[in-house]
Amino acid sequence: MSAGLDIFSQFGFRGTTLDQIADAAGLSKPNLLYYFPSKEAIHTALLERLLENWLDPLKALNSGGDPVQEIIAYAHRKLALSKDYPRESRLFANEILQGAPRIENILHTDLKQLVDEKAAVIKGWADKGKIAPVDPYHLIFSIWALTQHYADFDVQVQAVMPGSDPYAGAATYLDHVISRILQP
Amino acid sequence: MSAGLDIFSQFGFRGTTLDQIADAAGLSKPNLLYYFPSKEAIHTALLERLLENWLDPLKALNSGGDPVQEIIAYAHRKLALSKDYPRESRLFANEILQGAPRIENILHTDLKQLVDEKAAVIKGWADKGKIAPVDPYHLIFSIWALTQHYADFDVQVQAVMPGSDPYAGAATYLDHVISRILQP
DNA sequence: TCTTGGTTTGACCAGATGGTCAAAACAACG
DNA sequence: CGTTGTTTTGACCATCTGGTCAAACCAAGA
Repeated sequence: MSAGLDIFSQFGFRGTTLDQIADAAGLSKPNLLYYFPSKEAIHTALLERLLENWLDPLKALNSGGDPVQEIIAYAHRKLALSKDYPRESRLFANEILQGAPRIENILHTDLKQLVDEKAAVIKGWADKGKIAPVDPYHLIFSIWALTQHYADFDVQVQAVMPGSDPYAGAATYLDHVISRILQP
Repeated sequence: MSAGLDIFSQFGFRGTTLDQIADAAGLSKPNLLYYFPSKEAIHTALLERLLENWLDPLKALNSGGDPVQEIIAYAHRKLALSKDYPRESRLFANEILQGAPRIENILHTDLKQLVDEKAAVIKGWADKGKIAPVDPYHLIFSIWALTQHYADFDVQVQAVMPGSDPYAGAATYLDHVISRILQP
């Protein structure tokens, strides 16, 4: 699974070969296919495992908590996901870039439903004047973008800031950004 | 070129076949190879054309202008690029995801140099108190992330906000975000 | 009409790729 | 040691893929 994640997250489904995965896993190709019935099965298994936790950070956004703190905490959970599971983030990015053929239905059902729900919560906070009146959908997009960028575009970030761990600075910056955005 | 852009931006270099490009272009494979010497040549040509304009929005950031206006204008130029050239954005994203093997040197030279230069300009503005004291590198990253997200993750955005054109809302939101971030 | 230059294509090739299969290797247990 | 169930592999196959080539096609000028 880890070997598959390495390769799929880099080259996407079509750009990945079973030989690559088998090599990375230290197995022969037939041996790899002894554990997984097909290339597609490996990919599906990885995507399913990813999706199990992918939406958790947003699910945990609590409508009863302090609005600004809740949203900042959400962004931090998402940033931690990028830091600790960058390959999973890139696997997801690859899938989206390719038109999300294998998770399109989940995007339109589970994801949309969850985002609608949390967007309503955020809109409630805005209407009550607890946070600035921002579009909740674009707010959520911006948190996705700001956090996943460090995993998905890691090569570029490393090229611009060589040697340093960007996540420390990213966390500080993220605090600044979100508290500023939301200040009523 | 357009057909190649369509396919490469979706599937990446390794995931793209000459037959796909030829089909999309309405040519036979040998005919395609009459105009381009190889698959690699098509990809290289596309990347080179992309890179010609990719850094222009940042280059145009003027150290003599009004700081907040300059940065907002930069973000808008970048958002316009996402809106008008989403396939190019995805081609770039694919290349970065795959480890940027073909443009690594450009990232480490041209891109890094340009970002360093503009980061210094932004830091100058911050030091003079014209904008809030933010990390200029993460500021630039955040503009990249916020704008490219709408092109690269278009499928996801469409799934969450079906039918609507996200770019209008994105522009408004971007104004809000950046002016808030930078307010001294 | 004939020629000439550019364009298009069917047939083909070598190597890669996803996947199969039977046989071999191995570990565990009586 | 012999048996049994699991794991591993070499050999193989059909299809795909990047790329070649000679032949055919076609437009335009002499």
